[in-house]
Amino acid sequence: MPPEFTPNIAPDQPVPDADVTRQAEAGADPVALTRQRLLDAAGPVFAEHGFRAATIRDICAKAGANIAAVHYHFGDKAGLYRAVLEYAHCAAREAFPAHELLNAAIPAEDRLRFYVHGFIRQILDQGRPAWHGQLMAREMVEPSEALDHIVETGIRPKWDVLVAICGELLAPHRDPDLIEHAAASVIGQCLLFKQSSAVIERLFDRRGYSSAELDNIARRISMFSLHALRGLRAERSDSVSGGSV
Amino acid sequence: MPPEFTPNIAPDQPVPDADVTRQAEAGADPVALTRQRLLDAAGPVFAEHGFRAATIRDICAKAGANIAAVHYHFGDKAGLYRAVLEYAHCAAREAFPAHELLNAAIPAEDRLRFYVHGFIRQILDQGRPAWHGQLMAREMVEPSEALDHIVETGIRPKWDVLVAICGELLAPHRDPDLIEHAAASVIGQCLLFKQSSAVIERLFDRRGYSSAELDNIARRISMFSLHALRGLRAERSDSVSGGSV
DNA sequence: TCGAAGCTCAATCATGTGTTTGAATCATCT
DNA sequence: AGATGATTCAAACACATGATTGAGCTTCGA
Repeated sequence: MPPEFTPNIAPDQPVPDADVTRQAEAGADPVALTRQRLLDAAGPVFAEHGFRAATIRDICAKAGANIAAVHYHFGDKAGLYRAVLEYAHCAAREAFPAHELLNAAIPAEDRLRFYVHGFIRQILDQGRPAWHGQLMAREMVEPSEALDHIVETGIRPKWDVLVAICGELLAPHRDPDLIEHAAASVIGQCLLFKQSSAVIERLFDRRGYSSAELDNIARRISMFSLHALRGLRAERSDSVSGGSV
Repeated sequence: MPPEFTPNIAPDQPVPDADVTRQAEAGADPVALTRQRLLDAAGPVFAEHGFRAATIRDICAKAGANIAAVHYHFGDKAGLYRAVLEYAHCAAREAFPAHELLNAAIPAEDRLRFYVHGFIRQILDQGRPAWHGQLMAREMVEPSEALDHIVETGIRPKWDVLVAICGELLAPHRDPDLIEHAAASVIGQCLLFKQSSAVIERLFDRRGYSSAELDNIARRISMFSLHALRGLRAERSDSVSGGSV
């Protein structure tokens, strides 16, 4: 009898046990928890192909599990996806601790640089199990039913941090529309290299992003944005919203 | 016998006859060329769902055509898609004549504003048959086999125009990497509102983009970018590539 | 040892979708 | 009118994929 697969989120195990994860990564152990192997295999597949295009047959093959195991442990494909999102959310929170960027002891300019650098690496770094950010980028262009939950728990916290940083850099301006659009400009510059990577590679005539290129991209975006924020700040703050530029 | 459906591009009719198009838009006319009705119906469907998720049954239903008509006129689904891309390319060239923005008589700042404004409207305007830009945005996040052709004929010409404008605004800097990344920053800001619209709508708590909001978005992006370009230009052009910011 | 519960497996079903077919219909020319 | 080729149509086919089933295996406590 199925173990009453947790319909949405497992309250018992909000973050998977690290030991279990390591055990599953051993791979060869046939007794390794199938559920965990499925989660580890499903993450990259969903991140690469999106929810719809990913097939549970592919995931199960990579996990060395039977197709029926998905139904047994997660109910259905959507249940597996929800579990992966929750898993990714917990893992990403420690990988990119955006909240530390609210520390007022660090200059706001540096905090923006760190933010951009961390964001770029999170969505573009290919090496480590970095499918967390890629899953978020996927959801942005191909929303699933879980989007509302993802936005509130995974995206908005980091968005609020960026808005706060931009707000500091734009002071004494206080227009929320100005600040939020500035934050959107920063994010848009970053996401372009992820969501339109195939076109960018052709226009720039480069394939893939090396670590040095990621640093260069992050530096270019930081410079562009900081110059823009300085220029916007220098505008008369009492002028009509948006100024004349 | 099938009329030797043009395997890739029909050299006989590079741009569909306007009269035929208008006739097809009448809709009720059962004698309207099925081929044209299919093209007109397939454009929005491919633009909305992408090549893979779009179904020819849906397209044929909207076109009032039989499913076999796709095979008869275009060979297969991919052939229909190629024809739609070619059709969109011709139609978009007149909708957004980017080449006019190379006119040196207009200040480069204004040309950048026009570019951003036109680009935003092309990818976000919902009213008119504006699926041309949306198809391009789709191809960026979900490339098909036709991507190489699309980049060279539909995207790179407009990209080169933007790079030229940014190059003027950054003079006397001449570093291609600097200029191209600046152009990428401009495009990234625009595409965010298209490719991540579902997330943006939730973060900004607005649904859909009104005409006034499109103008506001374009204005914000232009201001942000022009300030950034001015700041980058003011940097010492003899300093190491990228400067210290 | 026995049995029950948890878990896995190969096989199968159900559905959506691209493709194909052969007949029926239409248009055009003689 | 008749013939011929072009076009349309309903139906069926082939395949991929998610879901399901019932038998078998493993584990563990009585």
